Amino acid sequence: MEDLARDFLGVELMSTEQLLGTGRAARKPTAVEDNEAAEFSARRAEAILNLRPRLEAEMSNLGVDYLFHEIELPLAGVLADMESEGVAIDVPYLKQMQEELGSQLAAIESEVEQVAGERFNLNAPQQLATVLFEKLRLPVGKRTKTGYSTDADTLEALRDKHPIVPLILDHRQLSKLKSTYVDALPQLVDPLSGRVHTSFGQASTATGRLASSNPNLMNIPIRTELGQRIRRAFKAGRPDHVMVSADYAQIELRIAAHLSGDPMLLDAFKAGQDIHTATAAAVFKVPIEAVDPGQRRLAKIANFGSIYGQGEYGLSQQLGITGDVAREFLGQYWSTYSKLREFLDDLRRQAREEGFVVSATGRRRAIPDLRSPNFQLRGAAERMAINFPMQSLAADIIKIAMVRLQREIEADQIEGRMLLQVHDELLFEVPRSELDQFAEKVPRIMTGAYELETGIEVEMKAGPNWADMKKLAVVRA
DNA sequence: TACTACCGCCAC
DNA sequence: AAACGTGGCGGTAGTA
Repeated sequence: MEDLARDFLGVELMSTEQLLGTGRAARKPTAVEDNEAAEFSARRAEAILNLRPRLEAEMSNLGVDYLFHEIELPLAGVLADMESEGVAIDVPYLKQMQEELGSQLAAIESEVEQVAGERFNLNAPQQLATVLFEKLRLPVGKRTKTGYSTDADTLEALRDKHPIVPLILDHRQLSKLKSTYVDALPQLVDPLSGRVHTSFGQASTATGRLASSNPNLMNIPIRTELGQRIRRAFKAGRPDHVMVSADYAQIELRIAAHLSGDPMLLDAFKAGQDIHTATAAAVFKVPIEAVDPGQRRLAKIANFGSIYGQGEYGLSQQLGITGDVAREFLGQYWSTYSKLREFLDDLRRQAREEGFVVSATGRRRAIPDLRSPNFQLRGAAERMAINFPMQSLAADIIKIAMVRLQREIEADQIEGRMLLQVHDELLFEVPRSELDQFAEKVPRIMTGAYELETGIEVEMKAGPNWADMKKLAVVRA
């Protein structure tokens, strides 16, 4: 509102944050004086009234009417429902983890003190760098703007050089997960509902994805054992309910195949093959059955990297292979998916000419640096342009599904609720008695949200919490 | 105490 | 010199 009023009307509006304050000094909306609230609201109301015709015209000029009226506007209500519904977390369970992790951290800290010969703050990268690279004289790897880097990649390379290094890495993981999730989440439980209520940002990403904040429920750990334990705290909060999750399988890669029309990629999806195995088979020129796990891993990383604009160097770093091997592999990769390469090249070229990109639903992204003389800025801009069509269409497909799903849930007067969206996944809390209904409804609507030449695949899971879920079905359509 | 820059890292 | 896109956030350190 503040930005729009400034840009279109030349009016300065007070922000809600300015009105209420932030952090410790924040006050509740009810604490605002009547005259203050009246002026705040009246100024905003006036701005809205004057903005409307300006914005309607702007949207019409830009061709984003469909996006606005058919997707974003109805979605707003769905997101409001989800925020208000909240999700249950097991607070006593997290409190217990808090203690356990606390003593594990203390134990590591003592060990580090023994090995380093001094006590220092392991959470301070600067202090850590002094100990590692000056006191212990470990070989210096990457540097940051302000000194030695101590990031995970750097430390991983030093793992066997000194016994302190694995201790630091363990400490990092524990301390990250404890402070960000185990300590923080219980404090964010709403006393009224007994659940955590995220805020979905509907207009805070450049690609049309949602964002989640206070707390961010889109980055709950899953990868490691400890991460799984944290995720386990997100549970069905009502009697005789279960968590149901539905996620799109390789949606962005399917979109890449669809938009580029690449025959190799399309065929692999149409044949229902595991896409990464199929990629490995084609690139290494071996039969599907002969693909080994290492080859599949390489192909999987290349498949993701390609739609992010990753180059040789990035691929070699991520895989821990030499630049030569990465170059050789990418050569084979792009000759396999030559139509995809053409598509991405055209995209880059057209984006550079226009200075913006447009998605299949009309979503636009302006990328001014596409014409920058600065190699680095231009490179980053081109990668944004390359990623945009896939990421943004995927975002719109799941949004369409959410709007339709919520309509059907309301129409059928179903008890089960949509709780969260995590980019390609929807999470529901469902009465056991409605499980069959959801298992039919959700994948039907999700796969039907958009027509892709590859088809769309949705995997359904259910269980007592967000970590322990069993596969219900995989639906392709 | 509040704010910001920076480093680092969680997710998709 | 940098090298893979989209985010949010915790902790430290410096400053107001």
